[in-house]
Amino acid sequence: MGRTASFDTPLVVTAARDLFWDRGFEAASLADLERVTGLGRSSLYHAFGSKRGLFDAAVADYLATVIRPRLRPLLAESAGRVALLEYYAGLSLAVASLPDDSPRRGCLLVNCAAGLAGHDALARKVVDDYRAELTAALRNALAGAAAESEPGTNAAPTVLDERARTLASLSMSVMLLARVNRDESLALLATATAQVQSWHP
Amino acid sequence: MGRTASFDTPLVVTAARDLFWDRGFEAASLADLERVTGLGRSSLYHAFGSKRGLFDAAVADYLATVIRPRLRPLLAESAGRVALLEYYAGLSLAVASLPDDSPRRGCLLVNCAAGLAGHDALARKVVDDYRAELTAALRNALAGAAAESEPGTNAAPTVLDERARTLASLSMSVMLLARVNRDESLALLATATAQVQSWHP
DNA sequence: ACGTTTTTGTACCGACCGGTTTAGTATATG
DNA sequence: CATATACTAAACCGGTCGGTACAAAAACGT
Repeated sequence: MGRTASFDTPLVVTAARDLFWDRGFEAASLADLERVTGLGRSSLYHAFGSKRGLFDAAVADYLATVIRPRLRPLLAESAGRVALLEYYAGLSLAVASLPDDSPRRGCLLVNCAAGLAGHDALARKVVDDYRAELTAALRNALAGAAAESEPGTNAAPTVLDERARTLASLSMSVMLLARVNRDESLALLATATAQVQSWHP
Repeated sequence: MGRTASFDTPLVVTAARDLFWDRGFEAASLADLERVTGLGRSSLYHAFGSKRGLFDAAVADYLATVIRPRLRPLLAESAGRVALLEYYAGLSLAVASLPDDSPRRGCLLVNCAAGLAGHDALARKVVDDYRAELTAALRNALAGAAAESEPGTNAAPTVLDERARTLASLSMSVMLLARVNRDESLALLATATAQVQSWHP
Protein backbone atom coordinates (compact mmCIF):
# COMPACT_ATOMS: atom_id res chain seq x y z
CA MET A 1 0.00 0.00 0.00
CA GLY A 2 1.05 3.56 -0.50
CA ARG A 3 0.51 6.85 1.12
CA THR A 4 -3.02 7.81 2.15
CA ALA A 5 -4.70 10.98 1.02
CA SER A 6 -3.84 14.00 3.15
CA PHE A 7 -6.44 16.46 1.95
CA ASP A 8 -10.14 16.15 2.61
CA THR A 9 -11.70 15.35 -0.75
CA PRO A 10 -15.24 16.42 0.19
CA LEU A 11 -13.85 19.72 1.43
CA VAL A 12 -11.98 20.27 -1.82
CA VAL A 13 -15.08 19.47 -3.86
CA THR A 14 -17.16 21.83 -1.78
CA ALA A 15 -14.69 24.66 -2.26
CA ALA A 16 -14.61 24.06 -6.00
CA ARG A 17 -18.39 23.82 -6.07
CA ASP A 18 -18.75 27.23 -4.46
CA LEU A 19 -16.40 28.76 -7.00
CA PHE A 20 -18.30 27.22 -9.93
CA TRP A 21 -21.54 28.31 -8.29
CA ASP A 22 -20.30 31.87 -8.15
CA ARG A 23 -18.50 32.16 -11.46
CA GLY A 24 -19.76 29.39 -13.70
CA PHE A 25 -17.64 26.71 -15.33
CA GLU A 26 -15.78 28.74 -17.89
CA ALA A 27 -15.06 31.81 -15.82
CA ALA A 28 -13.57 29.72 -13.01
CA SER A 29 -9.88 29.48 -13.87
CA LEU A 30 -7.47 26.81 -12.77
CA ALA A 31 -5.63 29.46 -10.79
CA ASP A 32 -8.86 30.26 -8.92
CA LEU A 33 -9.46 26.57 -8.33
CA GLU A 34 -5.95 26.17 -6.93
CA ARG A 35 -6.53 29.10 -4.61
CA VAL A 36 -9.90 28.03 -3.16
CA THR A 37 -8.99 24.37 -2.79
CA GLY A 38 -5.47 24.98 -1.51
CA LEU A 39 -4.25 22.27 -3.89
CA GLY A 40 -1.87 22.61 -6.78
CA ARG A 41 -2.74 21.83 -10.36
CA SER A 42 -1.08 18.49 -10.30
CA SER A 43 -2.99 17.33 -7.24
CA LEU A 44 -6.25 18.49 -8.77
CA TYR A 45 -5.52 16.65 -11.99
CA HIS A 46 -4.35 13.60 -10.11
CA ALA A 47 -7.60 13.47 -8.15
CA PHE A 48 -10.16 14.55 -10.76
CA GLY A 49 -8.56 14.07 -14.14
CA SER A 50 -9.58 17.42 -15.61
CA LYS A 51 -11.27 20.70 -14.87
CA ARG A 52 -14.43 19.19 -16.20
CA GLY A 53 -14.05 16.16 -13.94
CA LEU A 54 -13.83 18.47 -10.96
CA PHE A 55 -16.89 20.34 -12.18
CA ASP A 56 -18.85 17.10 -12.50
CA ALA A 57 -17.87 16.18 -8.95
CA ALA A 58 -18.96 19.64 -7.84
CA VAL A 59 -22.34 19.24 -9.54
CA ALA A 60 -22.84 15.84 -7.91
CA ASP A 61 -22.05 17.38 -4.55
CA TYR A 62 -24.43 20.23 -5.27
CA LEU A 63 -27.25 17.83 -6.04
CA ALA A 64 -26.53 15.68 -3.01
CA THR A 65 -26.02 18.39 -0.41
CA VAL A 66 -28.08 21.33 -1.65
CA ILE A 67 -30.86 20.24 -3.97
CA ARG A 68 -31.95 16.84 -2.71
CA PRO A 69 -32.19 17.75 0.98
CA ARG A 70 -34.54 20.56 0.01
CA LEU A 71 -36.63 18.33 -2.23
CA ARG A 72 -36.79 15.31 0.07
CA PRO A 73 -39.74 16.52 2.20
CA LEU A 74 -41.74 17.14 -0.98
CA LEU A 75 -41.22 13.55 -2.06
CA ALA A 76 -42.55 11.97 1.12
CA GLU A 77 -45.74 9.95 0.87
CA SER A 78 -47.35 12.35 3.31
CA ALA A 79 -46.14 15.53 1.59
CA GLY A 80 -48.81 18.14 1.03
CA ARG A 81 -49.69 21.73 1.69
CA VAL A 82 -47.40 22.08 4.66
CA ALA A 83 -44.42 20.59 2.86
CA LEU A 84 -44.92 23.06 0.00
CA LEU A 85 -45.16 26.03 2.32
CA GLU A 86 -42.11 24.90 4.22
CA TYR A 87 -40.22 24.44 0.98
CA TYR A 88 -40.83 28.07 0.04
CA ALA A 89 -40.13 29.25 3.57
CA GLY A 90 -36.79 27.48 3.45
CA LEU A 91 -35.94 29.03 0.09
CA SER A 92 -36.92 32.45 1.37
CA LEU A 93 -34.66 32.07 4.35
CA ALA A 94 -31.79 31.01 2.13
CA VAL A 95 -32.27 33.88 -0.31
CA ALA A 96 -32.79 36.46 2.42
CA SER A 97 -29.94 35.46 4.66
CA LEU A 98 -27.14 35.18 2.12
CA PRO A 99 -24.97 38.28 1.95
CA ASP A 100 -24.98 40.15 -1.34
CA ASP A 101 -21.45 39.05 -2.06
CA SER A 102 -21.92 35.42 -1.16
CA PRO A 103 -20.58 33.02 -3.74
CA ARG A 104 -23.66 30.89 -3.28
CA ARG A 105 -26.32 33.11 -4.76
CA GLY A 106 -28.79 31.60 -7.17
CA CYS A 107 -28.58 28.03 -8.34
CA LEU A 108 -25.54 26.36 -9.85
CA LEU A 109 -27.70 24.43 -12.29
CA VAL A 110 -29.84 27.37 -13.34
CA ASN A 111 -26.67 29.29 -14.10
CA CYS A 112 -25.44 26.27 -15.97
CA ALA A 113 -28.62 26.26 -18.07
CA ALA A 114 -27.85 29.72 -19.34
CA GLY A 115 -24.19 28.98 -19.88
CA LEU A 116 -22.55 25.61 -20.44
CA ALA A 117 -25.80 23.85 -21.27
CA GLY A 118 -26.18 25.91 -24.42
CA HIS A 119 -23.37 24.01 -26.10
CA ASP A 120 -22.74 20.93 -24.01
CA ALA A 121 -25.12 18.01 -24.31
CA LEU A 122 -24.02 16.41 -21.05
CA ALA A 123 -24.56 19.61 -19.10
CA ARG A 124 -27.92 20.00 -20.80
CA LYS A 125 -28.97 16.58 -19.61
CA VAL A 126 -27.91 17.26 -16.02
CA VAL A 127 -29.87 20.49 -15.99
CA ASP A 128 -32.92 18.92 -17.57
CA ASP A 129 -32.84 16.02 -15.12
CA TYR A 130 -32.78 18.55 -12.30
CA ARG A 131 -35.79 20.32 -13.77
CA ALA A 132 -37.66 17.02 -14.04
CA GLU A 133 -36.75 16.09 -10.48
CA LEU A 134 -37.91 19.44 -9.15
CA THR A 135 -41.16 19.24 -11.08
CA ALA A 136 -41.85 15.70 -9.92
CA ALA A 137 -41.25 16.62 -6.29
CA LEU A 138 -43.58 19.60 -6.49
CA ARG A 139 -46.18 17.49 -8.27
CA ASN A 140 -46.09 14.87 -5.54
CA ALA A 141 -46.67 17.47 -2.85
CA LEU A 142 -49.43 19.12 -4.89
CA ALA A 143 -51.15 15.76 -5.24
CA GLY A 144 -50.90 15.29 -1.48
CA ALA A 145 -52.28 18.76 -0.85
CA ALA A 146 -55.20 18.09 -3.20
CA ALA A 147 -55.97 14.87 -1.35
CA GLU A 148 -56.00 16.81 1.91
CA SER A 149 -58.40 19.40 0.52
CA GLU A 150 -60.84 16.89 -0.91
CA PRO A 151 -60.32 13.50 0.64
CA GLY A 152 -61.48 10.59 -1.41
CA THR A 153 -61.29 12.36 -4.76
CA ASN A 154 -58.39 12.38 -7.18
CA ALA A 155 -57.09 15.64 -8.56
CA ALA A 156 -57.11 15.90 -12.34
CA PRO A 157 -53.66 14.87 -13.59
CA THR A 158 -53.41 17.66 -16.15
CA VAL A 159 -54.17 20.29 -13.53
CA LEU A 160 -51.49 18.77 -11.35
CA ASP A 161 -49.05 18.84 -14.25
CA GLU A 162 -49.68 22.46 -15.03
CA ARG A 163 -49.46 23.55 -11.43
CA ALA A 164 -46.25 21.62 -10.90
CA ARG A 165 -44.80 23.17 -14.03
CA THR A 166 -45.78 26.61 -12.83
CA LEU A 167 -44.22 26.13 -9.42
CA ALA A 168 -41.03 24.68 -10.87
CA SER A 169 -40.83 27.63 -13.21
CA LEU A 170 -41.28 30.02 -10.31
CA SER A 171 -38.49 28.28 -8.41
CA MET A 172 -36.11 28.62 -11.32
CA SER A 173 -36.95 32.29 -11.75
CA VAL A 174 -36.41 32.82 -8.05
CA MET A 175 -32.90 31.45 -8.45
CA LEU A 176 -32.27 33.55 -11.52
CA LEU A 177 -33.46 36.72 -9.78
CA ALA A 178 -31.48 35.96 -6.66
CA ARG A 179 -28.38 37.03 -8.61
CA VAL A 180 -29.94 40.23 -9.87
CA ASN A 181 -32.44 41.62 -7.39
CA ARG A 182 -32.87 39.94 -4.04
CA ASP A 183 -36.03 41.83 -3.13
CA GLU A 184 -37.74 40.73 -6.30
CA SER A 185 -36.59 37.19 -5.70
CA LEU A 186 -38.20 37.28 -2.27
CA ALA A 187 -41.35 38.88 -3.66
CA LEU A 188 -41.59 36.07 -6.18
CA LEU A 189 -41.24 33.52 -3.37
CA ALA A 190 -44.07 35.26 -1.55
CA THR A 191 -46.16 35.07 -4.71
CA ALA A 192 -45.46 31.35 -5.01
CA THR A 193 -46.51 30.87 -1.39
CA ALA A 194 -49.69 32.83 -1.98
CA GLN A 195 -50.40 30.72 -5.05
CA VAL A 196 -50.13 27.51 -3.04
CA GLN A 197 -52.40 28.95 -0.38
CA SER A 198 -55.00 30.00 -2.93
CA TRP A 199 -55.05 26.50 -4.38
CA HIS A 200 -55.22 24.87 -0.93
CA PRO A 201 -56.65 27.29 1.62
CA MET B 1 -13.70 65.53 -43.78
CA GLY B 2 -12.10 62.15 -43.93
CA ARG B 3 -13.04 58.76 -45.15
CA THR B 4 -16.52 57.47 -44.39
CA ALA B 5 -17.19 54.12 -42.81
CA SER B 6 -17.55 51.35 -45.35
CA PHE B 7 -19.27 48.85 -43.09
CA ASP B 8 -22.91 48.92 -42.04
CA THR B 9 -22.84 49.61 -38.31
CA PRO B 10 -26.31 48.18 -37.54
CA LEU B 11 -25.36 45.02 -39.41
CA VAL B 12 -22.15 44.69 -37.42
CA VAL B 13 -23.98 45.20 -34.15
CA THR B 14 -26.58 42.61 -35.11
CA ALA B 15 -23.92 40.06 -35.95
CA ALA B 16 -22.14 40.69 -32.65
CA ARG B 17 -25.45 40.55 -30.82
CA ASP B 18 -26.20 37.10 -32.20
CA LEU B 19 -22.80 35.86 -31.13
CA PHE B 20 -23.23 37.23 -27.60
CA TRP B 21 -26.74 35.77 -27.56
CA ASP B 22 -25.39 32.37 -28.38
CA ARG B 23 -22.22 32.30 -26.32
CA GLY B 24 -22.54 34.96 -23.66
CA PHE B 25 -20.18 37.87 -23.12
CA GLU B 26 -17.13 36.07 -21.84
CA ALA B 27 -17.18 33.07 -24.12
CA ALA B 28 -17.44 35.24 -27.23
CA SER B 29 -13.83 35.87 -28.22
CA LEU B 30 -12.44 38.76 -30.19
CA ALA B 31 -11.52 36.33 -32.92
CA ASP B 32 -15.16 35.17 -33.09
CA LEU B 33 -16.30 38.77 -33.15
CA GLU B 34 -13.93 39.53 -36.02
CA ARG B 35 -15.26 36.54 -37.92
CA VAL B 36 -18.99 37.24 -37.55
CA THR B 37 -18.70 40.96 -38.15
CA GLY B 38 -16.18 40.72 -40.94
CA LEU B 39 -14.23 43.54 -39.32
CA GLY B 40 -10.73 43.55 -37.91
CA ARG B 41 -9.86 44.30 -34.32
CA SER B 42 -8.81 47.82 -35.05
CA SER B 43 -12.09 48.72 -36.73
CA LEU B 44 -14.03 47.17 -33.90
CA TYR B 45 -12.02 49.04 -31.29
CA HIS B 46 -12.19 52.25 -33.24
CA ALA B 47 -15.96 52.00 -33.53
CA PHE B 48 -16.90 50.62 -30.10
CA GLY B 49 -13.94 51.28 -27.83
CA SER B 50 -13.82 47.87 -26.23
CA LYS B 51 -15.34 44.43 -26.25
CA ARG B 52 -17.66 45.63 -23.54
CA GLY B 53 -18.65 48.67 -25.60
CA LEU B 54 -19.64 46.37 -28.42
CA PHE B 55 -21.59 44.21 -25.99
CA ASP B 56 -23.45 47.25 -24.68
CA ALA B 57 -24.34 48.23 -28.24
CA ALA B 58 -25.50 44.66 -28.83
CA VAL B 59 -27.71 44.76 -25.74
CA ALA B 60 -29.22 48.07 -26.82
CA ASP B 61 -29.95 46.56 -30.22
CA TYR B 62 -31.45 43.49 -28.57
CA LEU B 63 -33.80 45.62 -26.49
CA ALA B 64 -34.79 47.79 -29.43
CA THR B 65 -35.31 45.11 -32.05
CA VAL B 66 -36.24 41.99 -30.10
CA ILE B 67 -37.71 42.83 -26.71
CA ARG B 68 -39.58 46.08 -27.22
CA PRO B 69 -41.45 45.08 -30.39
CA ARG B 70 -42.76 42.06 -28.51
CA LEU B 71 -43.78 44.12 -25.49
CA ARG B 72 -45.31 47.04 -27.36
CA PRO B 73 -48.78 45.49 -27.91
CA LEU B 74 -48.96 44.75 -24.19
CA LEU B 75 -48.36 48.40 -23.37
CA ALA B 76 -51.16 49.76 -25.52
CA GLU B 77 -54.06 51.47 -23.76
CA SER B 78 -56.38 48.86 -25.21
CA ALA B 79 -54.22 45.86 -24.35
CA GLY B 80 -56.04 43.01 -22.68
CA ARG B 81 -56.76 39.33 -22.95
CA VAL B 82 -56.10 39.15 -26.66
CA ALA B 83 -52.78 40.95 -26.40
CA LEU B 84 -51.65 38.52 -23.72
CA LEU B 85 -52.64 35.49 -25.74
CA GLU B 86 -50.96 36.88 -28.81
CA TYR B 87 -47.83 37.59 -26.81
CA TYR B 88 -47.57 33.95 -25.80
CA ALA B 89 -48.50 32.75 -29.27
CA GLY B 90 -45.68 34.86 -30.67
CA LEU B 91 -43.21 33.48 -28.15
CA SER B 92 -44.33 29.93 -28.92
CA LEU B 93 -43.79 30.47 -32.60
CA ALA B 94 -40.33 31.86 -31.95
CA VAL B 95 -39.33 29.00 -29.66
CA ALA B 96 -40.82 26.32 -31.89
CA SER B 97 -39.48 27.56 -35.19
CA LEU B 98 -35.85 28.16 -34.26
CA PRO B 99 -33.57 25.29 -35.23
CA ASP B 100 -31.82 23.53 -32.37
CA ASP B 101 -28.51 25.00 -33.37
CA SER B 102 -29.73 28.52 -33.85
CA PRO B 103 -27.58 31.11 -32.15
CA ARG B 104 -30.70 32.92 -31.03
CA ARG B 105 -32.12 30.49 -28.53
CA GLY B 106 -33.32 31.78 -25.19
CA CYS B 107 -32.90 35.37 -24.15
CA LEU B 108 -29.69 37.38 -24.19
CA LEU B 109 -30.63 39.13 -20.97
CA VAL B 110 -31.75 36.01 -19.12
CA ASN B 111 -28.41 34.43 -19.98
CA CYS B 112 -26.73 37.60 -18.83
CA ALA B 113 -28.57 37.36 -15.50
CA ALA B 114 -26.97 33.99 -14.82
CA GLY B 115 -23.56 35.10 -16.05
CA LEU B 116 -22.20 38.64 -16.23
CA ALA B 117 -24.83 40.10 -13.92
CA GLY B 118 -23.48 38.09 -11.01
CA HIS B 119 -20.42 40.31 -10.80
CA ASP B 120 -21.17 43.37 -12.88
CA ALA B 121 -23.38 46.05 -11.40
CA LEU B 122 -24.10 47.65 -14.77
CA ALA B 123 -25.18 44.37 -16.31
CA ARG B 124 -27.30 43.70 -13.25
CA LYS B 125 -29.10 46.98 -13.73
CA VAL B 126 -29.78 46.33 -17.40
CA VAL B 127 -31.22 42.92 -16.58
CA ASP B 128 -33.31 44.22 -13.73
CA ASP B 129 -34.66 47.06 -15.86
CA TYR B 130 -35.69 44.49 -18.42
CA ARG B 131 -37.47 42.47 -15.76
CA ALA B 132 -39.29 45.57 -14.56
CA GLU B 133 -40.26 46.51 -18.11
CA LEU B 134 -41.58 43.03 -18.83
CA THR B 135 -43.54 42.93 -15.59
CA ALA B 136 -45.03 46.37 -16.19
CA ALA B 137 -46.13 45.43 -19.71
CA LEU B 138 -47.77 42.23 -18.52
CA ARG B 139 -49.44 44.11 -15.69
CA ASN B 140 -50.89 46.66 -18.05
CA ALA B 141 -52.41 43.96 -20.24
CA LEU B 142 -53.70 42.09 -17.19
CA ALA B 143 -55.41 45.28 -15.97
CA GLY B 144 -56.99 45.67 -19.40
CA ALA B 145 -58.15 42.08 -19.41
CA ALA B 146 -59.68 42.51 -15.96
CA ALA B 147 -61.53 45.59 -17.15
CA GLU B 148 -62.89 43.58 -20.09
CA SER B 149 -64.09 40.79 -17.80
CA GLU B 150 -65.81 43.06 -15.32
CA PRO B 151 -66.44 46.48 -16.84
CA GLY B 152 -66.81 49.29 -14.38
CA THR B 153 -64.86 47.63 -11.58
CA ASN B 154 -61.19 47.96 -10.81
CA ALA B 155 -59.08 44.86 -10.27
CA ALA B 156 -57.27 44.68 -6.93
CA PRO B 157 -53.78 46.10 -7.43
CA THR B 158 -52.10 43.41 -5.34
CA VAL B 159 -53.71 40.65 -7.36
CA LEU B 160 -52.55 42.40 -10.50
CA ASP B 161 -49.03 42.63 -9.10
CA GLU B 162 -48.89 38.98 -8.20
CA ARG B 163 -50.25 37.84 -11.53
CA ALA B 164 -47.87 40.06 -13.43
CA ARG B 165 -44.97 38.73 -11.38
CA THR B 166 -46.06 35.19 -12.06
CA LEU B 167 -46.33 35.75 -15.81
CA ALA B 168 -42.99 37.55 -15.98
CA SER B 169 -41.43 34.68 -14.09
CA LEU B 170 -42.95 32.19 -16.50
CA SER B 171 -41.56 34.16 -19.44
CA MET B 172 -38.06 34.11 -18.00
CA SER B 173 -38.23 30.40 -17.32
CA VAL B 174 -39.44 29.83 -20.85
CA MET B 175 -36.32 31.55 -22.11
CA LEU B 176 -34.11 29.60 -19.75
CA LEU B 177 -35.64 26.29 -20.80
CA ALA B 178 -35.45 27.16 -24.48
CA ARG B 179 -31.71 26.44 -24.24
CA VAL B 180 -32.18 23.14 -22.47
CA ASN B 181 -35.40 21.46 -23.51
CA ARG B 182 -37.49 22.99 -26.23
CA ASP B 183 -40.52 20.79 -25.60
CA GLU B 184 -40.63 21.80 -21.95
CA SER B 185 -40.24 25.41 -22.94
CA LEU B 186 -43.27 25.08 -25.22
CA ALA B 187 -45.22 23.21 -22.55
CA LEU B 188 -44.54 26.05 -20.15
CA LEU B 189 -45.79 28.53 -22.72
CA ALA B 190 -48.97 26.49 -23.05
CA THR B 191 -49.34 26.55 -19.29
CA ALA B 192 -48.96 30.32 -19.26
CA THR B 193 -51.61 30.60 -21.95
CA ALA B 194 -53.94 28.36 -19.97
CA GLN B 195 -53.34 30.46 -16.90
CA VAL B 196 -54.37 33.63 -18.71
CA GLN B 197 -57.47 31.90 -20.04
CA SER B 198 -58.45 30.67 -16.61
CA TRP B 199 -58.18 34.18 -15.22
CA HIS B 200 -60.06 35.70 -18.15
CA PRO B 201 -62.30 33.09 -19.78
C1' DA C 1 -4.78 67.45 -57.35
C1' DC C 2 -4.36 68.07 -52.72
C1' DG C 3 -3.83 67.49 -47.82
C1' DT C 4 -6.68 65.89 -44.16
C1' DT C 5 -9.09 62.59 -41.71
C1' DT C 6 -10.64 58.22 -40.88
C1' DT C 7 -10.65 53.34 -41.84
C1' DT C 8 -8.22 49.53 -42.23
C1' DG C 9 -4.71 45.26 -42.15
C1' DT C 10 -1.20 43.49 -39.74
C1' DA C 11 1.94 42.67 -36.49
C1' DC C 12 2.55 42.70 -31.85
C1' DC C 13 2.03 42.92 -26.65
C1' DG C 14 2.29 40.64 -21.93
C1' DA C 15 -0.72 37.90 -19.48
C1' DC C 16 -3.27 34.10 -18.92
C1' DC C 17 -5.78 29.91 -20.62
C1' DG C 18 -6.50 24.66 -19.70
C1' DG C 19 -3.73 20.99 -19.66
C1' DT C 20 0.52 17.98 -19.27
C1' DT C 21 4.94 16.39 -17.80
C1' DT C 22 8.68 15.51 -14.95
C1' DA C 23 11.19 14.84 -11.14
C1' DG C 24 11.11 14.40 -6.61
C1' DT C 25 9.24 13.98 -1.72
C1' DA C 26 6.28 12.06 1.73
C1' DT C 27 3.83 8.32 3.89
C1' DA C 28 1.65 4.26 4.12
C1' DT C 29 1.91 -1.20 4.09
C1' DG C 30 4.42 -5.45 4.28
C1' DC D 1 14.06 -2.00 5.35
C1' DA D 2 11.74 -2.12 0.42
C1' DT D 3 8.24 -0.73 -2.23
C1' DA D 4 3.99 1.03 -3.73
C1' DT D 5 1.17 4.83 -3.75
C1' DA D 6 -0.15 9.86 -2.81
C1' DC D 7 1.19 14.04 -3.21
C1' DT D 8 3.62 18.50 -4.63
C1' DA D 9 6.29 22.09 -6.99
C1' DA D 10 7.58 23.92 -11.05
C1' DA D 11 8.45 24.21 -15.64
C1' DC D 12 6.44 23.84 -19.83
C1' DC D 13 3.09 23.33 -23.86
C1' DG D 14 0.57 25.61 -27.82
C1' DG D 15 -2.93 28.56 -27.93
C1' DT D 16 -5.94 32.47 -26.85
C1' DC D 17 -7.05 36.42 -24.13
C1' DG D 18 -8.26 41.66 -24.52
C1' DG D 19 -5.95 45.39 -26.11
C1' DT D 20 -2.54 48.53 -28.74
C1' DA D 21 0.80 50.66 -32.19
C1' DC D 22 1.54 51.85 -36.62
C1' DA D 23 1.49 52.68 -41.28
C1' DA D 24 -0.78 51.89 -45.67
C1' DA D 25 -4.92 52.92 -47.99
C1' DA D 26 -9.13 55.08 -49.04
C1' DA D 27 -12.46 58.64 -49.27
C1' DC D 28 -13.67 63.08 -48.30
C1' DG D 29 -13.69 68.79 -48.62
C1' DT D 30 -11.40 72.01 -50.86
